[in-house]
Amino acid sequence: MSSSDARASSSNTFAPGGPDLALGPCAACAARGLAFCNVLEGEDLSRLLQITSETNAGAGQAVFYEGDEASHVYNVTEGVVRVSKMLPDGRRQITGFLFPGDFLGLSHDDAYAYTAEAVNAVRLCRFRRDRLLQLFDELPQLEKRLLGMAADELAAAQDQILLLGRKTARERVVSFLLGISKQAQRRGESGNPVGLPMSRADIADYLGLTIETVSRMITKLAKDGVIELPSSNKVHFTNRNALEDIEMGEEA
Amino acid sequence: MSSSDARASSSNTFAPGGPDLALGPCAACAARGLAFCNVLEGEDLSRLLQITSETNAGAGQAVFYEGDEASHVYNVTEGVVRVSKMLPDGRRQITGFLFPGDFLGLSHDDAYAYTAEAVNAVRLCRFRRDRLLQLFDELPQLEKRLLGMAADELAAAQDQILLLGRKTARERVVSFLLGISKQAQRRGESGNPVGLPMSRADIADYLGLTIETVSRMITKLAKDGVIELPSSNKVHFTNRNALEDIEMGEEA
DNA sequence: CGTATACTTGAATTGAGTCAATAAGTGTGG
DNA sequence: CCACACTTATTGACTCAATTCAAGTATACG
Repeated sequence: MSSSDARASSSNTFAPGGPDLALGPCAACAARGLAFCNVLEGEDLSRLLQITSETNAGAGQAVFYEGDEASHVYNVTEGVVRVSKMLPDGRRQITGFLFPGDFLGLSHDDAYAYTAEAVNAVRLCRFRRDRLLQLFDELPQLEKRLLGMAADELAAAQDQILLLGRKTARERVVSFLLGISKQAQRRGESGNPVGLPMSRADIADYLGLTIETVSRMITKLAKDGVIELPSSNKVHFTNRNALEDIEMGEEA
Repeated sequence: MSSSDARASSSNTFAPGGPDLALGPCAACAARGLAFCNVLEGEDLSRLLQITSETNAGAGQAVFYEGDEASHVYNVTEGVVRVSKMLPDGRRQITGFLFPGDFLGLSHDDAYAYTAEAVNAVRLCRFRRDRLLQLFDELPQLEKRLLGMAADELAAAQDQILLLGRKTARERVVSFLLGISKQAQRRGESGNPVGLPMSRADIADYLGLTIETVSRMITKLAKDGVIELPSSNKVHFTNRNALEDIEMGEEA
């Protein structure tokens, strides 16, 4: 493999000066409003911070690999993470892109069932899994929140299953572009135009297609006048209604 | 639609005679060992039973439809349920088959995001969603168990995403057959031979294929000598190792 | 026992993949 | 600032796995 397979490196535990100062790192966190920790405040939050450390990963670096001991749970605070699984012969499927506020690694298993890699520069909060599970007993609202987020993820996974099982290449690409836009809106951006931080290869492996097909479909959508491409990694929606029709197979 | 779209009908609340008698219906439940309620005993279980009722659904009947108000959570105790989503033009994707011990309906949303229908005669325990969520505060082990099961479901969904995104028709069918067998083993059956309670159409819509392709692949596997077909809805595995190789694209 | 339903099989079609070449960025060092 | 190498994206021609269309054959059912 290339240099891109190095692990996420730097990591240091927060050392809160005391209960009141503890919110420190979170006060400045852009993902705070979206993340599971947003149900906690004051003393409770500082409780969580005691088992929290921070990690960074550069573009292409792995946060962890499929099969690694599932010792930590992570929370994305900056950047985009891709989660993928591989078949022995190298075929890759990206099961999701994670944005600020999303968590990963809450496996029920001893080992991670998937690989997590940074798409661009990524910052994450890291929690020891066993300690976090213990903390649920003291902070039940945390567990409730995580169950809610797991339910949301399950719903998203089922949408992706519908996409992969039954949608055409064109519909898949449109669903993806609209999804990226909605995610940007959740983060407080306009969502139009929207940047595509990931490569065509990543998009292809997420949509169960090839790079060439993704490229062709994007080009075709631009020719059809429903999007514009200021650059290859930026999309401007010129007819969102038409796109929403295409997404569900209700093209004119 | 045909007569098969009638809703699940009969439903009656358990009326436990008292704390000790309350285990009554659960004592006889074949799914008890696998279901989320298995973390409860005695007084705690009787607490859950107070908000529990029972429902039946005949083959083809719906338990609920996508878009219905998500008022209840269910637990399959007997039979097989298929969970599906549809595109406006009628394309259908089955996102999962649920067996005794599996739960459904734990949506975070107001409405169910999918339709649930009985594949064969089905029996379910039914819980009012709001009451169940309340109960989590008193019975935290219940919530913990459900979070664990949600994590398992999420892992299964990701396996299905890999299957739909990257596996060939042959690999999909083999994965499906092995999965059905493993599920039968979890229920205490031998898993070989194993019955296929669902139709070819259901299998096709689960695997993102057509009926014809599923049929051809099953026939081919039999011709290749890795399975036998005592009947069209029963499979005997004659070379499980070969099947496990095929599943992961490592065919000889 | 006939009719509907489910499943299988065959032939032709097609949407997406593969292979191959070109073009457009991106970054590096002179 | 440009020239070069390298990576990423696009475009074209051809192929193929799975679908579609079309019979045919079991199987279940009233």
